[in-house]
Amino acid sequence: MEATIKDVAKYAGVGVGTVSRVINNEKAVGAKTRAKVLEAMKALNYSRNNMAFRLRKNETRIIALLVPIINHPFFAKLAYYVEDEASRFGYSVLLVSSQQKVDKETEIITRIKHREVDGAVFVTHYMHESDDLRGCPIVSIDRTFGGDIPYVTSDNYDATKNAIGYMVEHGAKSIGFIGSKPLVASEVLERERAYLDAMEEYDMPPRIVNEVIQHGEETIVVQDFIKKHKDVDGVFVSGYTLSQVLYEAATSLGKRIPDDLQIVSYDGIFSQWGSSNITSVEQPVEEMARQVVRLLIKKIRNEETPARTVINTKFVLGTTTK
Amino acid sequence: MEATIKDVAKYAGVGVGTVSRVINNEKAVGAKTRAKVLEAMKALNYSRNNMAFRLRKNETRIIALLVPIINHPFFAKLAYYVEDEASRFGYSVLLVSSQQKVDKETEIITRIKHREVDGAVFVTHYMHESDDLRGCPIVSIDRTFGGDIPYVTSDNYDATKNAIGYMVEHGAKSIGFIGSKPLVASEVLERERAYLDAMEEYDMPPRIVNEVIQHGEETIVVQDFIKKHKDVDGVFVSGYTLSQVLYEAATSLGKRIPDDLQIVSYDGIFSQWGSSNITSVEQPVEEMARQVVRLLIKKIRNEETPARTVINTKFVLGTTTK
DNA sequence: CTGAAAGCGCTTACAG
DNA sequence: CTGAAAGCGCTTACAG
Repeated sequence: MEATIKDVAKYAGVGVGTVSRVINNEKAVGAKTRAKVLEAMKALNYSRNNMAFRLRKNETRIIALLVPIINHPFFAKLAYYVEDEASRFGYSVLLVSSQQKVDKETEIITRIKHREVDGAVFVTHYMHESDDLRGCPIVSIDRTFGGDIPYVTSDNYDATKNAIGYMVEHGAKSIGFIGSKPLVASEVLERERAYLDAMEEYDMPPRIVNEVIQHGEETIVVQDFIKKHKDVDGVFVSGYTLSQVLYEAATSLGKRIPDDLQIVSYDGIFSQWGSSNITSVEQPVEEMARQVVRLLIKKIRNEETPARTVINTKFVLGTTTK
Repeated sequence: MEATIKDVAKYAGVGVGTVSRVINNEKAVGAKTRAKVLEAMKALNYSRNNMAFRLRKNETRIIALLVPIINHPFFAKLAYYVEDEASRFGYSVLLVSSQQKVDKETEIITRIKHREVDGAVFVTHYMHESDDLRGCPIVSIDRTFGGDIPYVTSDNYDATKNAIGYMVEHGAKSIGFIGSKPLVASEVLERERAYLDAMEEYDMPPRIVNEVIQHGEETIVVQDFIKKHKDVDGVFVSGYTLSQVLYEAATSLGKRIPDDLQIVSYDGIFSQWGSSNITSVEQPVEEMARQVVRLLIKKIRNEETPARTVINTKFVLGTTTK
């Protein structure tokens, strides 16, 4: 049906090699021959079959983006910039939402081995380290996989300390920490560590909930926390969703924010409409995305890559701190 | 480097055809032979090169999803379900944000012709109809492309009328319409038509703004509208963003909602905080996504598809109506 | 049940 | 500058 390079060659009365050369714009083709070929291509409405091209080149020019769920502001934003950066390098992005299923996460590795994609950006919360990962062109966000997988992360420790310092300067006497414990080794753990260190420095007793919080139980957990620790007048929340929950729960329990309770959240970027913005440690999603793509492409090309890339956050004042 | 089917054949002492047969789980292979081959595959850590496989089969098993911008709740949700549905049929999803650039939109057509993807889901706001589209496996959302491109849409006309009826029943005496005019033929235009028809039926004078609203000018346009039409006590807004803007603008101009002004929005699904939810006509994104994927796969397989698929919306009460 | 061969649509040394 | 040929890694009639 579709015209192939052979058809074009025949039509133009030249060899297929020659056709290939003009398709790829190689200089070493005579002007007359080139013209004939171009005319044939037009006449036959030829367009190159890139499946064959890719096979020959042994590269798919596709990278996979693995996120827990695309339908979440952070990951959607990440996806946006990943795609933008990738396309600058001539790569396309295959989107995979793991939907919190481990097998969807590990599936990507298979797809790399099967040469369906050249590499992958990993945002995984479930998968374990695995030998299968070795040698795979993968770059991760926030997580270290032990092996030779580079990752980019934000300055979790410093940013957390800084945020807590801010609340202290603005009158907080007892500061709590609310987070959902990651299931796997992750830089996110640094937030807890920073909190505990800060409590020691300020000589405050830690009030912390950092267990694995099931989806749907956020409100219960947070309410319990508030009721249990009546002295708390400042909370550092590790994560966007929980900070929303805390805000709601505290308000409904009669706390005035920020007068009775200050809140700082890691990732608060998504308040769209000016209403009440949570003071937050903002991860520069765009920069993280671009970095991660550039690292991945280096990996694919077998170039050197730093094992760990840290991107600085910004502290953004909202209405939940004094 | 990587083991090929040839290596496996040699290792197992059989022909490549036989290896291919066991890879593809064909029955017509002797038990002993099969065992030998499987052993060889394991020993060599073989995994099939799907670039070659796809070329042979002449299908990529990839569909492209083209959205104006992935970093938007509606499209992110769409992407989520598109990916989910596609994967049920063994297809992967290539993500493309057009970023409001026409050439990124038309680029997809090239990619189909170049056999990089088997087909595409189109959510386009800019591209023109084009002969290049003919015969391409494409399914569109909300837009008709004239030719043989099927599309899915929601019941724009009925839902709009219904929403206006609701406001009238609840005391609205003068109803306005705010929307940004689509640049291209789109079912979205039905909302305006429904509004105008309704105004005629209720014998109300139309108060309407339906021009092309530039990004960034929403607030100005909306404020002008409010100031100009002081009698308006109900507004139907065609689109999520504008309804937020209207809410903010009206509030800041001293209107009480819903007492002084009722608002109904097409697409209001994204109010996260429970605080003030806009009454809205909710598009069942999940169903639209699944339908669009199923239609596309039929198209790819050259099966019959209906030209137009309409999905019913739900009217969801929020706090912006009486 | 199994192997040898042709072919999917390209690219790329190799000669000339 | 150009053509004939080999090859990328598979699948699939075709014989046997």
